[in-house]
Order: sequence, then C-alpha cells, then structure tokens
Amino acid sequence: MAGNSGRPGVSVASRVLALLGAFDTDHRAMTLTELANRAGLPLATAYRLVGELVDWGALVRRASGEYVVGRKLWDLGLLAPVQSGLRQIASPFLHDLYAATLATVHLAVRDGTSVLYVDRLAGHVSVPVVSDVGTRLPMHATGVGKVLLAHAPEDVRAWVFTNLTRITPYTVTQPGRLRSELRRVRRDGFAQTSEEMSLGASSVAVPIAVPGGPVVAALGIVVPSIGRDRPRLVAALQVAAQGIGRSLPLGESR
Amino acid sequence: MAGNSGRPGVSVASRVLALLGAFDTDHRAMTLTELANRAGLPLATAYRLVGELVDWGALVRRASGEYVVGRKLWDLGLLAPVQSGLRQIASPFLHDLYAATLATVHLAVRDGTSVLYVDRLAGHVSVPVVSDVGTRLPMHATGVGKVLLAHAPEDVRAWVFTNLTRITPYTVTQPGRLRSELRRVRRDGFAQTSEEMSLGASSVAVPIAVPGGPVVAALGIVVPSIGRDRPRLVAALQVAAQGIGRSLPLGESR
DNA sequence: GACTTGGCTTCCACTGAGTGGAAGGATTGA
DNA sequence: TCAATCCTTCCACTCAGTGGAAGCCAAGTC
Repeated sequence: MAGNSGRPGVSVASRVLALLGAFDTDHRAMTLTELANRAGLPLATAYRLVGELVDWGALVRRASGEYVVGRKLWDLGLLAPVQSGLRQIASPFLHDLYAATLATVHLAVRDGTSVLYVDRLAGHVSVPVVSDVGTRLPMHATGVGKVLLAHAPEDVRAWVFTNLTRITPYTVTQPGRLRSELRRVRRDGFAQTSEEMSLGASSVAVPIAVPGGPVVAALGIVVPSIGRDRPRLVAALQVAAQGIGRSLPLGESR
Repeated sequence: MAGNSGRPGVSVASRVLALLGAFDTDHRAMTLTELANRAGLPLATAYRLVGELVDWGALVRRASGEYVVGRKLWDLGLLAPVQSGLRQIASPFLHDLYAATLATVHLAVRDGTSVLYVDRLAGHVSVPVVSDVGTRLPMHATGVGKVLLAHAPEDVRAWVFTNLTRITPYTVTQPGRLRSELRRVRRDGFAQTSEEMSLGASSVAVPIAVPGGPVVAALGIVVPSIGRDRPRLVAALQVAAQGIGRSLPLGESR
C-alpha cells in the first residue's frame, strides 16, 4: 500500500473482480484467453478462477466455449437499490405515459457525471434511440441529462461544462448557451433537445422529485420531432413525474 | 480454519462469492456482522473482502453503515443473456399486450425446475401478484409454469410431479390431473390457472417458440377472473407470442 | 458517569492457498 | 502433415491471506 510504483492489484479478490470487470456491453461473451487478457491475468490463473465463478453460477460457459454472465449475477444485480425502489414504483406510470404518447419513454438517474438509463419503454418502430437500460450517456446532449444536470451539485456541473463533446452538429457545446438552457430548465420545469444526441430524434424531459425534496431522477420521451405537440407532451410528462414522486419513499436518494 | 462450522469454502474466490451470495430478496441490506455470519466467515476476513468489493463497486456502503449491492453489479447483471436477448425483443409486444388487456403481463423462462420471471408489466391497481422480475416460482401452480412444464424434458417433469406442493386450496397436487392438464396445454396451445398460486388471481399463458423450433419462454397474464373473456385473452396472447417468436434470433435458448 | 452491549477496525506472526511457467491435449484449418 | 489457437493439468515455491485478539466508538442502561 505504500507509494512504490508498479504493484498492480494483486489480491485474489481483485483478480476475481478483474475477471468480472472484463465484461461490458461490447464484450458479453469471451473465450478464456480473451477474458484472461482483458483482466490482465495469466491464462492458468484465469482458468482456475473462472472455474470457480462458473461453479458458483456467476459465469456460464456456452456450448461454443465462450463465457457469459450467469443468472446468479443477474439475480444479484436485481437486488441493487438502483432499480428496486425507483424502477418498480415508476413502472406503471411509464406505461401510462407510453400509452398516452406512444413515444419511447425513459427513466434515468445521474451517475457521477453521466446519465444512467434505468428503464426504457420502446414501441416497435421508433426513432433511432441509442439508450438502453444500463446505458450511460453524456448529460449535455440528452433531455433527461439536462434535467439532471440542472439539478446537480455545482462540482458536477463544472466538470460537465469543461467536457462538452460534440456528438451531432446540433449538440450544444458552448458553456454559455448550455448554462442559460439549464436556467430555463429550472424555471420552466422541463428540458428539451433536438437532434443533439442522434439525428432524427428530439426529446422532452422533466424532473422527478420527492415532494418538497431533491430531484432524484428524470423522466423523458423521445420523438421524431416536437413541433406544436410540446405542451401536451410536457403535461403528460409532468403528470407522470408527479405521480412517481408522490409514490416514492421519502428516504431514497443517492 | 480446521472444521469449525460445517464446510467453510476454502478458496478466496469462494469466500468472495459467499459474501455476494449472502444477499437475497429478504436481505438487500446488511451490516458487516450480518454479512459475515450469513457468508460463514470470520468478521475480520469479511471486513477485508467486503472492503475490496466496495472499492470495486460491487457493494456500496450506505450512510447507515449497511451494505447493499452496488451499481457495478447491476450493470454486470444486465449483461446476462437471460434478458439481453429475449427481454429486449419481447418488450414492445408486452406493451401491446398490456394495452390490449390492461392485465398484469408476465414473461418467464424455465430455470431448472422452477419458473423464472424475466419481465413483468403491472398496472397501478391490480390483482395480488407475487411474482416480480427475478422471482422464481413453482411450475405447477402458475400459468406460465404449466406452459413451460408442458414443453420441458421428461426428467424435469418427473421431478416436478413428485414435488407438487399445495399453495392454495385450489393448487393442483394430483399428478394425474396435472398430467392431463399438460396434455391439454400441448393440444390447445395455452394454459390457465384459477387461484392456484394466490387467491383472487387467475392466469392464462401461452408458449413462445422460435418458428419451427423449441419453446424458449412463456407469456402470461394475470387477471382477477377469466370468465368468458378467455378466447379474447388467448387470442391476444397468441398474437404477441407469435410476434416475439418471429423476432427471436434462431440461436438463442437457455 | 460508570458500565454494558454490539458493531467496526486494526494488528501481526504464521502458513497453506494461490501462483504461473511449462508441457501436454484437443481442435481447426491449410 | 504441420501450424496455429485455445484449453487443461501439473507442481515447487512463496507471499497473500488468515483470524484471534485487542482496541475503538456510539448508543443504551442503571
């Protein structure tokens, strides 16, 4: 633990975690060799540890020989408070919202300096939407992101303002403009984007707050274009957000 | 370390997994002591390992001092093939079904000898429903369970037939009767239950299969009572199930 | 304000669990 | 047949992990 340069994580636990961490959206299935490489472990070591993980059910070995995340980890993940509270409570309201608007509906929370999509309802054919449950996206280019950013602590906002990456030609990258947008979000109670994240997709979003309490999440919808429908969409969103907020246990946050 | 309490897992990896395994639906938040006890580890050992898990993000320590499952594990769980394929594809169809019936909608797969609920859509006020995403229930007492059982390998069926526990007064516990019901399920293409899992709730369910392939999941709805609505419900279910089946990649199963 | 209780954190000498290089298999493909 | 990948097993060495014990700290309790 002393500051000598060099020593990577060497505890067995960290090796196990390195193996688990090797999985991500782009690596859902890997051979042992790939897994070992990505985890930075010698093959033989990975072999032993992976064996234990499989025995326990954390990983599963497919017929093809590749390893994937197992059901037991899926179970475990469901126990995370990220969703158990918020998501379950919000679920029926999301359906209402979907029924009322037929647009893709999103429920998101802030995770550090990005937006984490906690739930999504999508129709069959819909606007190109990049987000999926578990996705993280930058805050400045999405409707829900702007809402959460508008209500985030100053240090988070500061960081985001210095990292306004351009994603489409319409992404807002001038701190000044974003700052005034956020002011408007706080004043009007909703945010919107137009093709700032992906072309052909616009969005409207509102905050979800415990009554009289802090903003804990954001609710948004994605549509091809907003036009004069905005008042209707905002109204629907706000009704749903109110409903969710009222149903939240007063403790939950993070 | 020598044989104190039963079989302490001896590898470090197994100790780590024991800690993770200590979490379940009834134990979503635990103090270090509780965690150590449930994992069967000495406090000092648990302390060290839990520390590593927290550093990595597998667990989170709340302000109250209790540990809960962290976001990183939630992320990981989402990568499990249990849901990524099936659930995503089915999602829009489930909405349609919900919109058409306004009943609680279930998507389930077989996990060993029980039913695993992979997704659920519920309205605001609904029938008392025990199942939630991630729940496992006995196969013989639920609609989706009967469907999956009807299409399960013989050994699974055999096991289930010798373990027909009674849950409500209406649960089918006679192997003979269940066997003929399953025959009917295969013939008619749907299953139903009436208060066999919980009083005041009935259900209808149909199989989901890759076209010309095996049954991979079941789709069901729960309503207060079925009555003369059955043909309509079955029709709606079958349309949705067909749609899902057609959209499935031909490889996916288990 | 002394005492108890329960849970958390740190310490450290000992030792066996974990390590990983190397060699041997099993497939696949040219 | 040979070569390239990837997987599995082996084993002597050693350092990471262990866990009993002692000390902390806060919240009760008398």
